[in-house]
Amino acid sequence: MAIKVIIFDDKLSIRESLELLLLTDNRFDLAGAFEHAEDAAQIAGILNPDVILMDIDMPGKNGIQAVAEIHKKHPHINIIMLTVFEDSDRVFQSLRNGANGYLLKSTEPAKLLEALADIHSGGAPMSPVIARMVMHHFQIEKAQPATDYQLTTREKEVLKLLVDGMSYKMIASSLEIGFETVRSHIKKIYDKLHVQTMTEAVTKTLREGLI
Amino acid sequence: MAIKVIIFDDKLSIRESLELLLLTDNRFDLAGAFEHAEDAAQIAGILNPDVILMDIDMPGKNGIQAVAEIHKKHPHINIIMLTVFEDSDRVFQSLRNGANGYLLKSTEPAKLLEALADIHSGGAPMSPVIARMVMHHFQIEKAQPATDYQLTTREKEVLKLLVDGMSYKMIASSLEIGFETVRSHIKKIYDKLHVQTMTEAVTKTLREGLI
DNA sequence: GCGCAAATCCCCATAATAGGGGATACAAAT
DNA sequence: ATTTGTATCCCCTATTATGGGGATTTGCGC
Repeated sequence: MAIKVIIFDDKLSIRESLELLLLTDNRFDLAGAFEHAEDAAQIAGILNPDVILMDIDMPGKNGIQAVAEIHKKHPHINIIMLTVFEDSDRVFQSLRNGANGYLLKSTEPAKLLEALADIHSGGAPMSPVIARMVMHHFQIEKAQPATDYQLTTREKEVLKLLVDGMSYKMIASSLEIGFETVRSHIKKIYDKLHVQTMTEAVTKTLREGLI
Repeated sequence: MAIKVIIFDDKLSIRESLELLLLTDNRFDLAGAFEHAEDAAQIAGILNPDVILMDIDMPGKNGIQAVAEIHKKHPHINIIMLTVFEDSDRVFQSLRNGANGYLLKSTEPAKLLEALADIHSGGAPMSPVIARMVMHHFQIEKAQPATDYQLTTREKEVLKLLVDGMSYKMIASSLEIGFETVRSHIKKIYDKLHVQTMTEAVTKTLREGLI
């Protein structure tokens, strides 16, 4: 069965070339092409396409907002963003809003068709440049080396329970050790983390990902 | 100039077919193919390739560890991971360790060659399935809609200072209000967040990004 | 065998937090 | 005009946390 596609792009030339491209390939069924995204969510509801090609930059309601609305109301519809820019903020914003793929307009026609097929079968086509941006972001987010405070295993256990909101008494019975032992551990933890209170310890632990 | 490639894969058949593939395309120059990654970082240093194709699953030192070492010592070398599995943990671990691309072994030869070219020109080739995984993770990380506990502005101010490790007394003098007022605010905050202690409040705040 | 770190427990004293009640003032909304 | 929400303050009591000491056992490395 053909994959049903609709297009949102303000430039007639782009719409026409995409239309032509899709009409010449019988794997796809072009259900409509629109010059603005004002009623995109409603249109998506009526036409119920498999995939939407959405220009990121349009006068009036831009593609990023449109994605958010469509995705919210029709989460099963796959959305591929099209852009001429490699502006990372907008890429991330779109992806966060629920876009499934991201292609540069310079993408060759053949690859674009491939992307449409990919997305329909559960993939997430991205131009390699875009993928690099996403991944780079991903690496930054996860790879902070985390200063080592030399906590012992037991101290880490105690700290974990503390972060989980337990009192000394609860920690003691949870670890099946005495109340005073918990106190000792926590004193050492505070010492090593250079803090004086529970909340400081908790904040430091969570912010620096110590556990 | 040809793109210099080296291969790490324990299976002879894979090595041979990759070798064959690269030898028949003059855009690439195969500088070596190895069956284990024990000395991968050292080999990478000597041969200084543009791109490394690394099997993720090898006896002895696995590809994930090898990536970390290579990336650390030779950050300019691009690394593409190859796998038969779509195991998200290992994908993320590899990417975090510095891999630049991720392809399934089922990738067609033509696309694999394309990926090698892409990565060399600054892209990040990923099989669409992998891209979807990465993106999905990305969405989860960023797009939690943050349950709204209806905290007032003042309550948020108090909570922020609490999270920063301040005592009631310090918060009071910092906001230039009375100690008992701080207490009142905090009582309401605990009520709204459904917690009973400072640490629970702090943890909830930080984990759910309330401030 | 000795030192050393880790884990366990103890006491004393002070400070801080939690939960239960209030009360007043002021502005915005109905 | 009355309710509603926010911000401000007060009291009493109980529980919890902090800081300063100190002690014992166990296992590991030299």
